[in-house]
Amino acid sequence: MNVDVITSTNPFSGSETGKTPAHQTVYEKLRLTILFGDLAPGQPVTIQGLTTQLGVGMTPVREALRRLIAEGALTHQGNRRVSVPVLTVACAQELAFMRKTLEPELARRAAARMGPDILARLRDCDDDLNQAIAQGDVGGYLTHNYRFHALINDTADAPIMAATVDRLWLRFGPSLRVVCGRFGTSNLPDKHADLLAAFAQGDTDAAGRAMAEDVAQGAQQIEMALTEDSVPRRFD
Amino acid sequence: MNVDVITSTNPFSGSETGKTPAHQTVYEKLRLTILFGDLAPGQPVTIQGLTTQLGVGMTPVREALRRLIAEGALTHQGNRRVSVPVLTVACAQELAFMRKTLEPELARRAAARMGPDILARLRDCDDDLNQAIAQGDVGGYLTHNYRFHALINDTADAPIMAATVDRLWLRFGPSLRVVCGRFGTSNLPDKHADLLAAFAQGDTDAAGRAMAEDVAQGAQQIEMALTEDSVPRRFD
DNA sequence: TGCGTCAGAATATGATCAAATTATGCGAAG
DNA sequence: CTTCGCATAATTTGATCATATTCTGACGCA
Repeated sequence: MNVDVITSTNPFSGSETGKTPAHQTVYEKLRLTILFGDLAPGQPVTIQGLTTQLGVGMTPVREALRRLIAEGALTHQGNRRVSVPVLTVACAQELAFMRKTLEPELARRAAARMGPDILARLRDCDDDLNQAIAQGDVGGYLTHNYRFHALINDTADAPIMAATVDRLWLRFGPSLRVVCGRFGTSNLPDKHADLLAAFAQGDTDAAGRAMAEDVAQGAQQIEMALTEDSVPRRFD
Repeated sequence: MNVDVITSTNPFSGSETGKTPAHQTVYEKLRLTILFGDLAPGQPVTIQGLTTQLGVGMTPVREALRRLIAEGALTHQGNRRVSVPVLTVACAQELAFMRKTLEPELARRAAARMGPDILARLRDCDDDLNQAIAQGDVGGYLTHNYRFHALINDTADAPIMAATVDRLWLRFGPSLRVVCGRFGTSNLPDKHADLLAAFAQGDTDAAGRAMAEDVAQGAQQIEMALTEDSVPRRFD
């Protein structure tokens, strides 16, 4: 049994592949699949499975996997076996600490560089997010919440920090899906309104504070869900 | 003209390679080469050059490069070309901010977990470091300074943060060598004595403060050297 | 229950194709 | 006549694939 999630028949089968390399498209596809929790924690990922599912050779798949492993999105499970990492409580606390220190700074920088166009796109993201919450759409919640934060981090104009935080989200992703799937989207508070207000006023300190609170809330949710049962997921 | 730095004839040529995969050894070799500045910033790195120099096929080299690119140790220079990244002032400030927030926390955690054996090894590292400084040995300075900090970060028992900080060092590496090569090792102050004292007393807060000062000093050195002339290195 | 064999999957190599950079040669202008 | 510029060719390099080899895990048999 293998990864049957990536069922999208690639639009460039046989004919021209555009100009983006195959390993790049494989990487991006797998990255999104992991980020939005379509791959469960602990699930094994095989090279040959991906070659047949994506219709590409082994080399691009191999490179994409190596890249995702380097980013922490996948792990070398023992000897020669690759799988989606299972988030332990200790890891979640590490990720939470790093998010709490890095994302407020990114929010501050984003507030200093905020423009009306970015602000409008942020409002769109938040509207989509609230709609997804109202409808109980877990996938939509994850997608739009990520879009919201990623847009802020990109606006901060700090590529290294943004990439680092992105990797943190990549580690949270699989478990976030599990948490949301268990508790639903109804009680998922956020500080996005405060953030948008701070951005609208160009108040960097308020933006930093709001982001700190938002991250702390999210981290608390995850930790609560993780400490509830020490083993996050069982495959028997 | 290519990377002629990695001249070490591999000890396992032809016969058994032990059991570590080839891409792993290639990765480790290249990583150390970059970390200790044996590859100048801006220097191009080619796949085929590495295959001939290291005597391995393209696939292992390719995977190692992909991994190092994901870690920020190498960059995709424009179209399909890989090179050692040139550290800009903005990037250096980002790295400095991240180090200032993450490494003190790692030092605090390390202080909480410090034992006499680790402490002894830290003293050894610092002794070697001071000896290298006294002798003006730039390579030794870089090596032992890294060993000192890496041991602290490993002791903190926070793998994700430690790996993140390690990637930060990987980005500093090439430029550190340039800076030291220009100004020598004579005026390179550090707070290692304060750190060791704090570790010896198990004083977590003092350890965090000492590490913060050490990182701030190092970052200031780099920034000064980088702002002095905007172009770090010239190849003519 | 322990050991041997087998299947499957990952690692690594070489070949092949495509793209880009460099080198070269021809023409035109000063 | 010399020199500069551009276009084209050749070489170098990167990307992908198909294939051989090795290692791990499992199943079956004693």
